[in-house]
Amino acid sequence: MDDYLKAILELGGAEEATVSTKALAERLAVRNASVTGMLQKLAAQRPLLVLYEKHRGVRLTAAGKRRAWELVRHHRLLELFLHDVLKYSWDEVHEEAERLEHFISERFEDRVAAILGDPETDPHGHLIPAKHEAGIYREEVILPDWPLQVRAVISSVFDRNAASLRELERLGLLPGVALAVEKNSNSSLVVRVESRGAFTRLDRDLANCILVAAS
Amino acid sequence: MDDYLKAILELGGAEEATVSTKALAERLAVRNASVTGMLQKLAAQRPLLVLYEKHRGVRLTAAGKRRAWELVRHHRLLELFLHDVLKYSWDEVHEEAERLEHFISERFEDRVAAILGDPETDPHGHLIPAKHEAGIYREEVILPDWPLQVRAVISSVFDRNAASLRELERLGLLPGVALAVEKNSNSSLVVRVESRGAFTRLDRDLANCILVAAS
DNA sequence: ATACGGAATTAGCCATACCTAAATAGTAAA
DNA sequence: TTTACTATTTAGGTATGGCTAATTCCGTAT
Repeated sequence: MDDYLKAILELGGAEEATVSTKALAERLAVRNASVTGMLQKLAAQRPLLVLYEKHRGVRLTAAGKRRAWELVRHHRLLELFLHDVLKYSWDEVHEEAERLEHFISERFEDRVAAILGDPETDPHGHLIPAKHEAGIYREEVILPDWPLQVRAVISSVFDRNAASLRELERLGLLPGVALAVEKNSNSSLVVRVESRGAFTRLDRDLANCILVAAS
Repeated sequence: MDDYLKAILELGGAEEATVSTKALAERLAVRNASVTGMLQKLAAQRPLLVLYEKHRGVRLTAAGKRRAWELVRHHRLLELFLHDVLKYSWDEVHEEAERLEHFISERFEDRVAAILGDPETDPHGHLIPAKHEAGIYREEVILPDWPLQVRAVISSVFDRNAASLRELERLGLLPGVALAVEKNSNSSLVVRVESRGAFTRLDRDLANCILVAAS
């Protein structure tokens, strides 16, 4: 159930849009029918966690949002902890955090946050929500949607694909790095990384993993 | 299933004695019937993890022992990690470790061990088995069975009762502490703690939590 | 040798969360 | 407006690991 709440939160995005059965099924790697079943179970929970209307999708209630953001906080704290303390590489943290986020206690959460000094972002640049609070959304867009020749700073990267993360690291495309898009074609982008001055070609899939914001 | 393997290991002790359904049910806080069901499932696993004969109890095979010791290693590493790194008090570590031991990856295990410098004992004095190896059993006896007036060193303490642990800590009865039993009655023991020189009265339940060895 | 009592097992259920296959609802195009 | 496609839901089944109640086994004490 936790997984569903988190997925609804993440798929709904900043607008908290209604999320479809199909989108949830894809994200959670289960069948549509399983999602329907689970949504019905979730909708029967008291206190109410989701608003679900048949054939119309699902949204989180305030209580559902609280729970989901708590999981996101767990996840991002764990990622940073695994990276900074246990010396995981940044492509290794997601999978372990995804598993452990469900099982750590409040005490664990608090101690990790304390050790890390109440950090603001995880290794992929995502904001770590404050305890008991909803996360905030940054203004960021995927790199292919950024205008040409305009300075941008990488705000975060997609964390669910280890191979892409390794590639990004190899290319020095980490959160905080400034760049500009020189060319944006169907199949690839050419970017200039400010600190290096060098031009780099990124295929579309990789470019889609990069979120940028104005500097 | 993991819980059952670990319980069989721990209840079997150094002699690797056959473990009864009832003993398992008590340790795992489930009903006898549930244990019988689970033992049948375990006995049907390939590779074979347990030797189970109806009405005669259960023992671990070599493969079952490997798995169980791995869990014990996870548990004890986690306890030390929670204590030393996350600053848990020693009465708080057991519960969290008991939950997390099932979910950490091999990588997590290895990194924790590395950070802690391949430690030998957990906060309660229990030996941490080496990776991929069976644990070894120390010669230790519970304090009430130790002869009067003979110097003993606390080798380990029972870790499953937080209140007792807090009491032991308050009394300075930690692993490594030397003491002698002055008086051993039905209801309590009087011990002299070497470093303090002071006498302390322990009720029987508390004394049973303390395992000692010759210095 | 037998009867008793506790330990263990069987039989039959429950809940969770997944699955496939079949039926239905909603939407967009003809 | 009807058709056709796709999303969604329903129906019915699986595995895991619990449960209670009823039965059976085993060892001890008579």
